[in-house]
Amino acid sequence: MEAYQENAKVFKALCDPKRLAILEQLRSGEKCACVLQEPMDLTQSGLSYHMRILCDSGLVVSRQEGKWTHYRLSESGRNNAVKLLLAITTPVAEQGDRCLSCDR
Amino acid sequence: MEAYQENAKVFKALCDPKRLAILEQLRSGEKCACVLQEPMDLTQSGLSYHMRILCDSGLVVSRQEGKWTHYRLSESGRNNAVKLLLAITTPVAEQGDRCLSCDR
DNA sequence: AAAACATATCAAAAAAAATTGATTTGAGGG
DNA sequence: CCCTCAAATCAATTTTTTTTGATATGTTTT
Repeated sequence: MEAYQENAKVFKALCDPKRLAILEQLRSGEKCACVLQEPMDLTQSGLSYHMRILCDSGLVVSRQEGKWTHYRLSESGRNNAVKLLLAITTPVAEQGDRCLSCDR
Repeated sequence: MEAYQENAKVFKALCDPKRLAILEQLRSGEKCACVLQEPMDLTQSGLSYHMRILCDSGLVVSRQEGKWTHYRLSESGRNNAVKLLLAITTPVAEQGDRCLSCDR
């Protein structure tokens, strides 16, 4: 179950509406925390909490510049997520449509 | 925020370790509920709860056969999820690397 | 029609995640 | 240095999700 827990991390990052809204903002380019927070219903500490989850997932990377932190989408993070999604949801091989094990 | 909520649904399905374990079982072909439950640390009602979330997400489809319910991975569900993941995490266009808005 | 069975649903409890406000850390600027 | 500012962390609270046990629904078997 530990591997699943680890895999779940990327998707956990994606299953909160506020984090999806943050990602949408990042699609148009790198943004610093203060800019991200502005249009959103989030406190400073709330944004920081979500940014950490996004960074931990690998989907977002941060860059420090003086006292500002800038965030942007990570291409490799995206590719890994897609790979993982496919790995998890793609059948292993062509099989009969029917459940054979349950012949009771 | 409503659209994000709706999008989050697919990813919510993927962010629980037990549901990932269920998906893994389904990769090797259609299974009925009783078969899925067996190797997992889940009560009957617990499995039913998770199967509903997986089905609602579109990643899994179910087929009724007498008193048994059979579940399998959905190809279109998978494709939609990948499309959504890419849509959410891909930059809109090529832009400068730097955050221009935050020039304070 | 009654009994047995598979699964779904419900309500309550437990566990996990998100929010909030306060405090800390660390980088500049006077 | 001291002060200010951006962001991170912490502890307490609130909200959401998951689990559990009991009950309901619908199907097959006798």
